[in-house]
Amino acid sequence: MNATLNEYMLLFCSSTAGGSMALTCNARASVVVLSMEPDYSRGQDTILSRVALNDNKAGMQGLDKDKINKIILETSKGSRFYENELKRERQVNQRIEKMMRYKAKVTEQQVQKAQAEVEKLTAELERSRELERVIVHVDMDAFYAAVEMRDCPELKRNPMAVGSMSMLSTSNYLARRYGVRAAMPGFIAKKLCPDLVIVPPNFDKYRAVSEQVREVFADYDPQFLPMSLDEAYLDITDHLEQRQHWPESMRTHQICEMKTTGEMRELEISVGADTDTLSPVLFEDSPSSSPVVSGADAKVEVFGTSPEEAVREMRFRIEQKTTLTASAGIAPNMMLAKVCSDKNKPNGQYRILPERKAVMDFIQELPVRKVSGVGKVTEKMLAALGIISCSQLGQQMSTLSLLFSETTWHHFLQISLGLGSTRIDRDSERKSMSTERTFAEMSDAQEQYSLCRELCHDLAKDLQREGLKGKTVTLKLKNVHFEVKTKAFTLQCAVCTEEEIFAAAKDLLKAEIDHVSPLPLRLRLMGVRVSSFISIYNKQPRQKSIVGFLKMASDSSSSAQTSKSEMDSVLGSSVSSKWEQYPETRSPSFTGETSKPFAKWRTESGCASEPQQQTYFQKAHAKRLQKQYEQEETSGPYTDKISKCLPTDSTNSSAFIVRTHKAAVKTDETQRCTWISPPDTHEAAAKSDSNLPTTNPVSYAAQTKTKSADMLQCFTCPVCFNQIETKDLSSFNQHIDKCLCSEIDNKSMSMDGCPDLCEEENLLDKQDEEKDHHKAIDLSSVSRVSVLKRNDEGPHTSSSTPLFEIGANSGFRTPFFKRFESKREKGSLVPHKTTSDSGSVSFHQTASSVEVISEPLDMKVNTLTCPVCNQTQDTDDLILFNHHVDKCLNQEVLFEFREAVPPMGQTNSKVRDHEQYSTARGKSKRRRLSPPPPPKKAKAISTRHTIDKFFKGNSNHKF
DNA sequence: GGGGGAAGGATTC
DNA sequence: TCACGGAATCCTTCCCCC
Repeated sequence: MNATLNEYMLLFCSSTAGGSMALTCNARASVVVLSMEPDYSRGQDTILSRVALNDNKAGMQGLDKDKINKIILETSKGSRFYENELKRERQVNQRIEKMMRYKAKVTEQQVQKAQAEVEKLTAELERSRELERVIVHVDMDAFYAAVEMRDCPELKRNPMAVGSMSMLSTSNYLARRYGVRAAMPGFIAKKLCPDLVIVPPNFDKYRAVSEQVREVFADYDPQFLPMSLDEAYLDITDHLEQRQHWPESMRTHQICEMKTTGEMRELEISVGADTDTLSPVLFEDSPSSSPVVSGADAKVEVFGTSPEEAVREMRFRIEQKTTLTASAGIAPNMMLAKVCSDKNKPNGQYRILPERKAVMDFIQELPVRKVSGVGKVTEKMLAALGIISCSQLGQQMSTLSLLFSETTWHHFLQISLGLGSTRIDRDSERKSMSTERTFAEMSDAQEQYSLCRELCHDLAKDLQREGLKGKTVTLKLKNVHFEVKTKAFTLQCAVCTEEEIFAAAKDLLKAEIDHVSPLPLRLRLMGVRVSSFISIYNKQPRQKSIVGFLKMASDSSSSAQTSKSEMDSVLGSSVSSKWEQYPETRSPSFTGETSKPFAKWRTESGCASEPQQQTYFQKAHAKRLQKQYEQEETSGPYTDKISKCLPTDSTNSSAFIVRTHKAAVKTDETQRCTWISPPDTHEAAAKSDSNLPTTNPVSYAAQTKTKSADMLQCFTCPVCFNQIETKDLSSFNQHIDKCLCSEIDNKSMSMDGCPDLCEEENLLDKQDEEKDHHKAIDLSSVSRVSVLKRNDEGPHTSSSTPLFEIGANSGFRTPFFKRFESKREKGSLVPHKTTSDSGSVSFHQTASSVEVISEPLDMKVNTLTCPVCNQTQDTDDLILFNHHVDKCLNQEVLFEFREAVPPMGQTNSKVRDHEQYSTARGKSKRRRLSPPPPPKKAKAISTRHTIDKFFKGNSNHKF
């Protein structure tokens, strides 16, 4: 055995081209590795697996890898990047060697014990195997490149890529034949393919197309999970169930005529319009993208009711709408669906039947590298053990359980059994936010500080836009040798302003500059990240719950002995009863799981009436109804007519119908009946349905407002529950202000100072485990509000009625309102932020939550008086002011939960004690007075079974 | 020993 | 001719503190 590790590497690299040869070579290689000493001196001769072509991508099979790798190597060799990759490759090799040495020492007894454990877990996993859900992963084919080719058909004839000379984002299939792929530098791609056309990216355009695609997704799963602009997971189980009962007409789609290039371009300009064109053939080798037309003159295509047919229909509609093709995978879980979507790319689909045998057959020969989360390092480590396919993974589980951490081998086991998440986690929350920049070498310290500040400025803007504050500031530096270093510092308080972030970042930078002094710090990249966000989502449900606030008001206000029925008259009886039905939705410990009951509730109650849930099919219904209405328009409220027309299963359609008649507005129950819709979904819909006012809730909301502006209206005060007649929202606001003040006085609540926000967070966390917190948050949300009484006419009319409106000239805005905004977009279809044309802030009662229409964050005010402690604050910074109000409000909650509301003018001693305790100990990690709260996001609910997830847990293995 | 911060790394698009 | 991104998440390892 004189082979060297480099020979092993060569074997490995050439073997990964695939096929049966791979198994043979790697089997040999693993033996070789066991018995040799690595010879790193020859590392330069090695074809680096890190640098070599990764052909794990559609359209890249059967390439001359040796030739391509040779060009890549020649182009890269000697560069600093290459040298760094070489270094990292050696590190991985060392890890492998260490692993192999450990493996060599494993005893038979250990293996037997491990085998028993594996078998036990396997049995458990088998018992919990779920095959009922129909999960779909949809991936647009070469998305960016396809969009560019569509817009410039000449590109279709050339190998092209989107990106720059530094880095390519994607390439078309012609370019892939030359080995040009995403994540490859443009200059290397040019070496591989001198004729390559590199098109700079246009993300605005891709986003617009992505929105069109997502509109289609939403018709099959309103809560689909977008992973990026071009891919998403959907659970179409419910859709399929409904689909079984659909008449053929609902599954029939028109095939539109091919448009000329000029017409196509015109269509592209009107984003959101149905671009009814046949797809241009973007990929010569792709299967036919057009559906089978039944009959020579037929212009329609009828789709069936099976999962395959539903997904084919979805892809067909995407193609009709965007002229781009998508590929899809259908399987019982997310892991398999993802793999399947790649199987018949481009423009194809693949389904694994929901049977154990079908799953296991599919898994047998599947290379581990195809599984999402298995990257080049994991692949290489497994290959060293002779593991290439998932079946081999299963065969060696006992060994793997000894070599890898528990979470890692557990996940390996799941992969080998074809198991994955069957529930799509739609509620993951952002953990960090960062910005970084690569540049030509920068060695001047002043320049570096200046750049650092610039990055902090950009990051602060982003954080403030999302209403986030984090405690940990991390500085990322990459030197000219591509060595990356991160330095982090955790602050006592969460920060979000440029100054605060820079204060921490510049210290970290200074430490690095000092560290290499007197030599200059030679950088090529700098980044700043903020993480450890304060638990804003813990508070979210409390703030969302206007119900909670109203209940609080009814419980505590002596001036408002409001009964449940009265409250129901404001909110709608169905709402309060459903809140009781799902108490967890009001739980203070808000985890990602918590919102699921919301969705469940909406579905069950037929109140899936947020406009974003209006599907394509429902729009079609609405169109028909609108036509009917236009023909029959006589007297009586529009809604009445429409609701009579609606089939019982069409509550979603009916939900968008709004009264238009003044007479209706004047009636006692429907003073205001305005719909608020996420704009990006429905503005587009509105464009295509411009003749149908009822399908554009946003614009229609404005119409309704204007129409009724000069009318005397009756509002219900959310504090005293009296009916207030007024033409003018500001006078109503004044009334509510008064009520709130007396409310606060009644509570004898007093603050002579607000404790540090950090401490407040800790204490709040504690409370989160205990009780309902709606009070304080909602109290903050109703100053200067105009209450828009809920239309309580049942599911056919309303579940998203605006309840409150904060005037633009408010003395303050709700401190928490930013928290209602959507979480990190992540391409999320369902934006929660809506903007009022009047520059005001409105709360909108959806089925189980309150949405906020917010003003811009930079709204200027002159003086700010805290509505809780009534003290004028010496700041015009809304963020700082919000902190203050938050603190005051939370103090109130603290007092109430301790049943120790101090008399006016006294400070709560417990809070003080706590502060002193913490202060005395400094940066104590155990300063909680109570057991720690549950995790902000329950890990267990996470359903993304990627390698990221399964690396959880403590590892005792050190290689 | 365990919790948690810090640093580095793997992985994804 | 030169030239290898940006953002996010989660894992592992090390270390300190209680």
